[in-house]
Amino acid sequence: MEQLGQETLQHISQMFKVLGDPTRISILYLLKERELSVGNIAKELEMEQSAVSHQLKTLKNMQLVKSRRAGKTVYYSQDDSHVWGLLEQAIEHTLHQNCQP
Amino acid sequence: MEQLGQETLQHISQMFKVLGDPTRISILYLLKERELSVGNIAKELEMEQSAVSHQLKTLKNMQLVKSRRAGKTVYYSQDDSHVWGLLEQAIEHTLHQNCQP
DNA sequence: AAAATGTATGTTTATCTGCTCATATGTCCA
DNA sequence: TGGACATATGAGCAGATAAACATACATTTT
Repeated sequence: MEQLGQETLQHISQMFKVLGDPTRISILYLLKERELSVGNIAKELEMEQSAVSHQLKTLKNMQLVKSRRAGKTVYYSQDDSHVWGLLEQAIEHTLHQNCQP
Repeated sequence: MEQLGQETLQHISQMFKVLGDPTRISILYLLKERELSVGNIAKELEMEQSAVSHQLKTLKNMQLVKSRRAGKTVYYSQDDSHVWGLLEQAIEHTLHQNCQP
């Protein structure tokens, strides 16, 4: 791994910061296999539509999700398969932690 | 990847949250190869000793670093090699992003 | 024991975050 | 066009956070 530049550092920490929220991880998780409308995401997470919309905007800014409009409905889906490497690694990390005495 | 439990979700997002700060990433980066005293970390990062100590506490709570006292000096070092997978993956992710038009 | 050195901790402050509420925008249909 | 539905956006608030500052604690040295 090369020397950590200031820009890289900012970008990395920003990425982790976006992932550092249960709601956003849940949304990414929901969108792992399928696309979902904003309303359906809100229903699944039992959250306000507005709150979900705000978080989707954050995720879209980081290019982790993309959207597609079909009539009144907007469908969101995953836009970055790489991020799943991070998530899966974090999940494994967590599970391994739990095994320790 | 199995279903995401509430505890796992909390733990994962907490881990990402801890990594979601430039200062903490810098500290982890400094401790990648060698151990360093609190004062030396502060000097390297040009930060207050107090600020560094607070962040080290956070990192220690997540068991990402460990400490060893030698006289008046406390040396910190990496305590979780797994986290480097996450960091390296995030770095690669960032670098790949930059290549896109 | 007292001073000096290195670290930890408590408090305060400014800033950031995530949510809710209200409202605007966009789309379809009668 | 007007109303209904789906989503987006802006304002405001409560809670979280990172750093600065002052000070307490721990260790060595004199």
